[in-house]
Amino acid sequence: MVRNKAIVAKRSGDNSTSQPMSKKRKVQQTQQPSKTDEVETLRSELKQLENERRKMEEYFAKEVRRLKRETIRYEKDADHHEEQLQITLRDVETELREMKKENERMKLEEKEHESFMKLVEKARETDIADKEEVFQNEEKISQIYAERINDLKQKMKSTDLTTEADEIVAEIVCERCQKGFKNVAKDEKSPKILPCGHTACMACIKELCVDGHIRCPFDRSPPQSTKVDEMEAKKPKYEGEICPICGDQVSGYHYGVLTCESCKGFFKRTVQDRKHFRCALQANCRVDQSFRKRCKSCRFQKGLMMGMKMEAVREDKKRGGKNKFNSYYMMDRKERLALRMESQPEPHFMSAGNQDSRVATGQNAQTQYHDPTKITTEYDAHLQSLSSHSLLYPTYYPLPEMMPIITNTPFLVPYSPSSKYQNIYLGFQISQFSASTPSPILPLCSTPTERTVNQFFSSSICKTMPDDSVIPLILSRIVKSDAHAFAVQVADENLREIVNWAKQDETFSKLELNDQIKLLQTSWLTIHIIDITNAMVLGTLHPQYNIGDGEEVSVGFIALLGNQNLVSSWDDIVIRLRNIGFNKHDYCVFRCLALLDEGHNATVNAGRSQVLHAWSEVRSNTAFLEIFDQIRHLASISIQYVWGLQHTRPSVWALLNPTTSAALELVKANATRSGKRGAYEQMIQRGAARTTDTTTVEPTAVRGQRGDSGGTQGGAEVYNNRPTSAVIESISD
DNA sequence: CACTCAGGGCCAACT
DNA sequence: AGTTGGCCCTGAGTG
Repeated sequence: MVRNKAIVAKRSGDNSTSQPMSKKRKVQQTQQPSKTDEVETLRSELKQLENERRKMEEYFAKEVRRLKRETIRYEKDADHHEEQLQITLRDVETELREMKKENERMKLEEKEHESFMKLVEKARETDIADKEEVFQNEEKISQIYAERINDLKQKMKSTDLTTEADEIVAEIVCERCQKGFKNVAKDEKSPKILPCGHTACMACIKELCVDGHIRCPFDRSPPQSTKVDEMEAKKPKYEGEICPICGDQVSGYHYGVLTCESCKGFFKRTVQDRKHFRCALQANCRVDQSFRKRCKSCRFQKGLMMGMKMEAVREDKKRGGKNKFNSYYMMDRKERLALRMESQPEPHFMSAGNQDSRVATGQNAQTQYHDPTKITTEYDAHLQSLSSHSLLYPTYYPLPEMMPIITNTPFLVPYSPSSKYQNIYLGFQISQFSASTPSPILPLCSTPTERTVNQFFSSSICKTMPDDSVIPLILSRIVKSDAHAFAVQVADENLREIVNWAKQDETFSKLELNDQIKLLQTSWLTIHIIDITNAMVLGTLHPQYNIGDGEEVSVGFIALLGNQNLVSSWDDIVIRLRNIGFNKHDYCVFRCLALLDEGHNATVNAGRSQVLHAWSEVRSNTAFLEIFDQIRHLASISIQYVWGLQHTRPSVWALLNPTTSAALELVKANATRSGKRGAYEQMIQRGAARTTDTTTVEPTAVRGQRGDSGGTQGGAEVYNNRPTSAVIESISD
């Protein structure tokens, strides 16, 4: 519109310049210039539009170029990402392949392990026959060494120690050249212990030396770092002694034990700083020179177990001063010298296996003093078992039951209420041991006192322990017609042995018949289970026994009088005992503790304390006492189980010959004793339609007064009235 | 009173 | 930064 007006205005301006022309022409003239203008206008408009188009073209060209560039870049990125993805994919594929391989390898290993275990089982079974012979040989060797050690001890007591030691040295021969150390210059033939534990004379060591290093000729261990020159130059006091905790070189007595500097420092810091470690695994970590830093808890526990005493770390942190165990150190040195002199000359008695393990672990240093082949006395056997199983279970704590005894034992530190260790203990041990053990306890010295140990373990009750072959014999000779009947017959047979054995015990024999019967009622099945457990630990029993018709029963079933529900628990107990080194002394203690059941009377308790006293000096592992309690518990439940059979499975009960079985007589007496009824029995009695006589069986003395005939009438009623004393009477007669 | 030796401290090396 | 372990110092006990 504006443009049109302008055109019109222009046209009207043009008209003013052409006034003299005619009207028509004037009209034509006024129309012609407006068209030209219009064309001009259109042209200029066209130009403008063309400009705009050019601009737009340039813009679009620019955009196209930009987009092309971006496309290229995106394509590049996409390529890169794809490459990355492919790499990742390849990695994942490789990992997957490796995992598959690992899986296959593990499967293979599992198969190998299974077949190995089968082989072991087979070997164990076939080995049983040879064991007796081996045991006899070992017994003979033990006797020879017992005599030799006793002779030497006698000599040591009666003569000058150094002269005697020289004489003993004179008997020793070099393991390599087999020449004695007698009548030769000391420098030339003086005996040396190599770091691996073997002994050779200095002359041989010089010959073995290559580039200043020694290669052991016996186990061919790699050249030792110890240089010959150094060996000659340095003559450390504890040369050849190995730290019982980590196997490193001993530097002296530290906190009660000959240990290395490292273990000394570790123990000191741990106690001083009141540190509380917890094992991340199962408290059975390997502790040796290379692994000692791995688990502080196990290292500390092993130190305690080896006899390091927390109370030897000074509260006042003052330097110097001799510690309070000096008398013990002196005695220990004496014993070490004697045992070392004794153990050095005849290394060929040691099996290659033993040597290897000793060298390989480097931690069972105690075998240096308590060589398995040189067990001479029961005391030595204790030390031996202590050192061997301790490698598996370093968690040793004093038994709460033993505390009153421990505190009165020589070399054990009495508990003092003001002791600085009270707190440490509360943190360290009681928390790990039992929340229900309130009394703070002091660590005990694990070194046994020979006198106490010998006193108990050479007593009549230990001397009359059943032979290892008793249980296998009983199991093999009984006719096996029914599983439950078989178990009860085994119990009957073993009960005779148990009673005969119990009567040998000084404490037991002092008791009145009434008390003897009570004790037997309580303890016989525990003892029976202990016997079978011991046989199983020894490996003298077949795991399964055939009961006609191809039916098989496990040993656990037999031990628990047919109580199948508890067999797996019993199996666990066998495995645990085997792992922690259950030996014949523990077996003896288990039997005695079972027989002298707590809470009967003062005499029994005193006898029990005596047993615990001796045991506490060699065993402070609570695992043993825990297992003992578990066995007692199994016995208690099994008694209730058998007694319940008459209601739950009368047909089975009838097969057990309840009228003639002495074992069942005791089962009844135990199961029906007032105040000792188990929940199972109560349940049975509530539910049973049939009522039974649950009168407590009376001893002979009482029966005699009342004039009962007892045990002659036959049938269930007769059974119920049969006096338990008959068990003792009949067996003792 | 000199000597011994076990417990403590120090600090470089190690983890 | 915390721990370890080898070396040295200290001082009670001993002959």
